[in-house]
Amino acid sequence: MKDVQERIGEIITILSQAYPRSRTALRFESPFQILVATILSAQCTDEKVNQITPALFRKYPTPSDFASADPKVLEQEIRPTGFFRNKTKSIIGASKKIVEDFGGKVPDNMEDLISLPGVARKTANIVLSSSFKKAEGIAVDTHVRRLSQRLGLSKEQDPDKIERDLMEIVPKDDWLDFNYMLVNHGRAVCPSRKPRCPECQLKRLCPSASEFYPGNELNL
DNA sequence: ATCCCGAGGG
DNA sequence: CCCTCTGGAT
Repeated sequence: MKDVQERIGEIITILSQAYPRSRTALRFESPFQILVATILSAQCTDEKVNQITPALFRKYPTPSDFASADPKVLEQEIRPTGFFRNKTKSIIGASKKIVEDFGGKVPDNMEDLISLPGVARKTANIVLSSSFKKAEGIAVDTHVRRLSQRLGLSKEQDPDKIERDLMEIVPKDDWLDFNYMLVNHGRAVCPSRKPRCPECQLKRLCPSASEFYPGNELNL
């Protein structure tokens, strides 16, 4: 198997053709909406988030509306997404800080974004890339973590360490799309449980393909 | 390391 | 029943 630097270019070329420049599956119409939707998406499918956000954003159009929301009511409104107590605290807390410290506007930089309660680098990276078209890092979620490990791009477990490894390997021009490409490939052919290596366009470049489907080690 | 938490798949 | 879904705070 070639080393990481030799494989990463081919991996990005293949994936960028397989999943031509779409973005997150989350529905949103503003930086604030993608922030809330991303908080809701923790340990939950995007589809489930999309089912509740239209009504939510109609009822709470601005950060001030969420800041003054009744926590008990909001908890019930976001209940289907799971972790509803934590997510309610995060949404109301982040909204208050946006109103009080950032003039009602979602910050457009990493440092200010991760100062919001319930917002760490993953969520901040999603907001920056999908709303501001900026990439200060690479969003590492469950899909990026799983595929990075399977593809041998990182041996780390901690998302922040994986992100550091990826930032060394992935050309900066591709940072913005890298999360999207791996998420979609994860959903399409490389899910957590039963990766479908035989139909995977990356099997020739993937150290784990032979692990799941013995025989692929001949395809180097 | 553990907790938060619902919903769907196998 | 166990695992997983675009995590983050303690």
